[in-house]
Amino acid sequence: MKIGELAKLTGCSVQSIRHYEKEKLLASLRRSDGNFRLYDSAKVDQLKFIKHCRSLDLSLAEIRQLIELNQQPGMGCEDVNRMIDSHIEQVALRINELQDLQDKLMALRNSCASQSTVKECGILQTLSVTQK
Amino acid sequence: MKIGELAKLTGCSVQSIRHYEKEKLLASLRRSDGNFRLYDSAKVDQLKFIKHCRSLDLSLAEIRQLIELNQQPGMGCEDVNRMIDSHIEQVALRINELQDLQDKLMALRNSCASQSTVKECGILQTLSVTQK
DNA sequence: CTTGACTCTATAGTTACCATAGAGTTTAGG
DNA sequence: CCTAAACTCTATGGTAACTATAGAGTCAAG
Ligand SMILES: [Zn+2]
Ligand SMILES: [Zn+2]
Ligand SMILES: [Zn+2]
Ligand SMILES: [Zn+2]
Repeated sequence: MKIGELAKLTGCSVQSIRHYEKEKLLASLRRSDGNFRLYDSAKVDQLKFIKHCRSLDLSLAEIRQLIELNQQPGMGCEDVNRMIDSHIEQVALRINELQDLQDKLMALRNSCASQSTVKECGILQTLSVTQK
Repeated sequence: MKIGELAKLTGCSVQSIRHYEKEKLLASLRRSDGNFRLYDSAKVDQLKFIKHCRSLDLSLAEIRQLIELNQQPGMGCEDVNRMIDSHIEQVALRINELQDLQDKLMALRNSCASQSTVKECGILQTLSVTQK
């Protein structure tokens, strides 16, 4: 199958697939006479794997690592676990950061009485005050 | 004062300051004979304003908009309020996304019994299964 | 045999910077 | 006075994971 069909079957864009190839995540089997990429059904599964990983926000570098690990079935999977644990930690950190940000934004928002002028806007005044 | 001193007083990097200038957020008053940027103390406050906004994750485009608004003291401040409201909404959305992601990552992590091999790793198996 | 749909490569853009190169400027010490 | 260190200048490339073009070539149907 050609790249367009692979894209349709997986819900990826054609450009993404070419991008994954450039990043060594998904090679096409071979090229047609006219230099079109050709794929088989195994590639559909591989691309779905990549897509699944991306939906969990794993980076392309990490996905590449998982693919490489997958090719060494006998090895222990501690690296996999470590990667996921590390991600969980990063996400938790980010959630906390955003929660702090949210609190600050709410406080800022409350400093403006609606229907004010720019000159008297509590938000702009607050933003002008040096933080602790 | 020269750019290095401004950087120290505000905690910004020299490159950031030059970047803000390129983005029309903070102009230097004038240049020295040797073409060095020169600033006065008002610029310290302006840069602190920018930094404060950045700490709230406002984009440079939005900060530019706030600076422009600030120069029209008589206008109503609805645009300011709208911008902050919109930000609060975006952040809330992002927190929800990350929370979903966190749940998925935790479930994924639980699918691996530690001390497993790559071949039997529940995480890799789960990732290989097509999502609903 | 032409037309439209598809594909190819290469390049620029996104965001807010950081890092570097190579050159010029300023300042303090010897 | 001169030199070396510290500072500054512009321009460029890199970051992440793509998206969106441009311009050219390929393929299938009518
Ligand atoms: Zn990661
Ligand atoms: Zn207001
Ligand atoms: Zn915004
Ligand atoms: Zn495992």
